[in-house]
Amino acid sequence: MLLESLTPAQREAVTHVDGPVLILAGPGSGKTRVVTHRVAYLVEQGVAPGQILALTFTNKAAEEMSARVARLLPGASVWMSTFHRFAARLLRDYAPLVGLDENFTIYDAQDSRHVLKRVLDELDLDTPHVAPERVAAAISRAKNDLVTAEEYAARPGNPTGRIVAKVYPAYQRRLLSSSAVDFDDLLLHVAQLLRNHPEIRQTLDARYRYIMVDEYQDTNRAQYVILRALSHDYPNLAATGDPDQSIYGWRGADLNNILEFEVDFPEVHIVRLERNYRSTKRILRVADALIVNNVRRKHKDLYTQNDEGAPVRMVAYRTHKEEAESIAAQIVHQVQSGRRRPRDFAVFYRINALSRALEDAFHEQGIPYQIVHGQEFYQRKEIKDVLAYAQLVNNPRDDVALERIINMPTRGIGKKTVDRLSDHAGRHGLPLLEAARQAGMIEGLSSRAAVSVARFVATIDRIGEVAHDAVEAVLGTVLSESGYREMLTDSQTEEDQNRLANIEELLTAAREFDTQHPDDGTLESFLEQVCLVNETDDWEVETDKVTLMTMHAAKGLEFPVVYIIATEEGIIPHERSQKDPLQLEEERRLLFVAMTRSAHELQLSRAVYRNFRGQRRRAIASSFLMELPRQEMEIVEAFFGTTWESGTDDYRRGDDDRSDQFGDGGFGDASIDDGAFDVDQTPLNERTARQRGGAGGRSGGRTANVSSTASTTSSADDRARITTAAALVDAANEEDPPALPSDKSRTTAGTAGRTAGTRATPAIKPVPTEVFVQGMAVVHPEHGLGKIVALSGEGDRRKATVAFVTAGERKFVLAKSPLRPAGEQRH
DNA sequence: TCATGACTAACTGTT
DNA sequence: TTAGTCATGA
Repeated sequence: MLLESLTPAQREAVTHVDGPVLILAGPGSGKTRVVTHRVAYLVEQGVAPGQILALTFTNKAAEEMSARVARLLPGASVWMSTFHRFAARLLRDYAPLVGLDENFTIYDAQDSRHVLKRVLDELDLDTPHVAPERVAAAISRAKNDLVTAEEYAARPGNPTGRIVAKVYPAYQRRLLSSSAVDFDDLLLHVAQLLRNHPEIRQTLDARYRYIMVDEYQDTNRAQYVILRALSHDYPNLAATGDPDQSIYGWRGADLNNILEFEVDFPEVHIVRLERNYRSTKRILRVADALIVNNVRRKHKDLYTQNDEGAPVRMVAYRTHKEEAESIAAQIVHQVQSGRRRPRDFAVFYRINALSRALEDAFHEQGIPYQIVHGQEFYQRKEIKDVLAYAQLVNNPRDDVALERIINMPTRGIGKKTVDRLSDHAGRHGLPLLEAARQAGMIEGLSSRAAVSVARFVATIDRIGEVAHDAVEAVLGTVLSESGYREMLTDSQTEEDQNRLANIEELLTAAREFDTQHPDDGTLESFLEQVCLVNETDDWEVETDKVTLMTMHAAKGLEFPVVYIIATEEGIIPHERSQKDPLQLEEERRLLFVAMTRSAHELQLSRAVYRNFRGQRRRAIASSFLMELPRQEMEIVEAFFGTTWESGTDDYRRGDDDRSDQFGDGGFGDASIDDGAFDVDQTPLNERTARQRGGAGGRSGGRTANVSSTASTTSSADDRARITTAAALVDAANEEDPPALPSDKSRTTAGTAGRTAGTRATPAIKPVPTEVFVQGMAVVHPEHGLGKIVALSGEGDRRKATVAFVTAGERKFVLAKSPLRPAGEQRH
């Protein structure tokens, strides 16, 4: 019955139990279905769930699969995770073998950049300015290719290579001495571990007898080696992939891994899934017309028995703002008409920076949305600061964490002082924290500085005392002991208030973690989780919101309606990929991936003017657009016959623009006709135009003055309709509070719903436990005035540590305590 | 020796 | 737009 719902080809893939299998799966061919069903099938056939390992590239994919497997196999615990998370877990067990402590820290890109810069500074290279980016990329690439620091040093190549050969080993030494790894190290260390310790390899190979890899075309050398090592004695490797969807070449993904699978596993069984169950015929034909332009590919026939469908829309807007507003308006319209729900829509873009205009437009029109952003939340300064305290406590050798927080909030410990500490540490081979302990003995350090440093060390030690408490309590202690909370509460700026809200959110995340891991919830595992998430963890399939994300993040997903914005030269294909034909092909694949996410409707759009680095610049249609079959498409120029009033417009900046754009008094063909668009005016976007016209004064002189000549009727009516629609969207969403971001410095859209309710409930007894928040002033009938230092637990079991002015620190079970907030809570 | 404010250069994608 | 650097004043 498990197999009933599958097609013959899918069934073939699912029921292939022993021996290697390669599943070549085109977009929309039911690949995820195959993987999840295969897991279920294996278990049904008697394979222990613990022997199955499913690896993906993104957390999102891993979660999606877990969820689906859980539906097929309630209760079974199959390990599904990203490569990196899997590697991190393994490394915890074998850390000493690769020169790390068990409690090693995982540095994110920012942290490792910091280390790299320090190394570059210290090495005193003769070349004055090497772009750290460049070096970082080279090191990362080397690691992905499994070239170690020593090996790299042995064979310097180009000029950058020469520098890298010096820097890489120093960088690596530094990481190890901090007992830290960067993302690439996770894979590198594991690959080496498996290579150098045959007995471990054997154990793990036997433990993970059935391995499944998703997106095999995106594996790099390190991942490949890990997979091979774990599939030696038990070569039950099931790889799924599609060469046409390889979009991570820049990260070392090696297409040969999939193209040569048959060479690596001669006895491989190959299954092809070429029938598409997702998209309309039209969408598929358009996408196919694009991808056939790639030279480096194996021909594949995609077909579908779905409907013909609507033509793919190709729209040229005047500005990025109109693009965003039009998309928002279209969504509102469709939701309002009852045809679709917000969750049916997705908007994809090549680079994250392009999301802003969309956010503004969605916000304005009251459309609930979620942004799937790489790491946003955990990259915020305040979050990283707070976590750095925890990291330092967890791993006292973590120099990056120490440098980050030693003067945050400011304690009068400046650069000079840190340099001296660093010197001392270097000379004696100590971690910075150890050096700081000896501050009193370091010459050249003023006594004032020494006192500050000693105070800092004491702070860390106090936090260290509670390191084994619940994570939320640890973070709470960080906030109060470090003075971080005080610093923010003292400040009146809105920015700092937002930071506080974000920190509150972090505490909520910690609380959730504590609840989920009542026994095994160590600080260390929390930090690991936090380091390896990207925000996609908060991408909830279930909620009813429009999804905004990069094309890369879109891989593996599908939506009824897809908008792809900014199909402009330099954006997609990205300017840095234009020169290299191979990279250009990857860009084409990327667009192909984006297009094939869509089931029913697809719109590609571009803007003639787009803000770029704060400046407005002209954009040319992407060359990819010219490869698309126009007979399958509806070509729209959403210019509404508007004209520009010369003199008031703002588009005139930018030196090379002047010549061609205003001669015709509007946006005639001369300035934009690049062959990709017909002049075919469709009032697709009338309402938006009017709305913009109506609100024209809003942005003051920065916006061009637009007078609409074509669409002048019933704008009031339309606006009313839009408002109503927005209200409907809100109403539809009521049970699930819409996470409408309030402004730019909001907490992230995806997580806003999680924010603790700090504003509820005036104090009537009994005081609900959620009223109490970190740092709050409280009154106790006996002990008097105090302040909440730390919180942990949930519901009735929620506990608070309170520091009283006179009575010292005490712990309470909130539900049973007579504590109440001090003074009236405003808000 | 630090903190602060002005200035400048950079900005792909993911773990 | 923003993070990071630099110069200046306390």
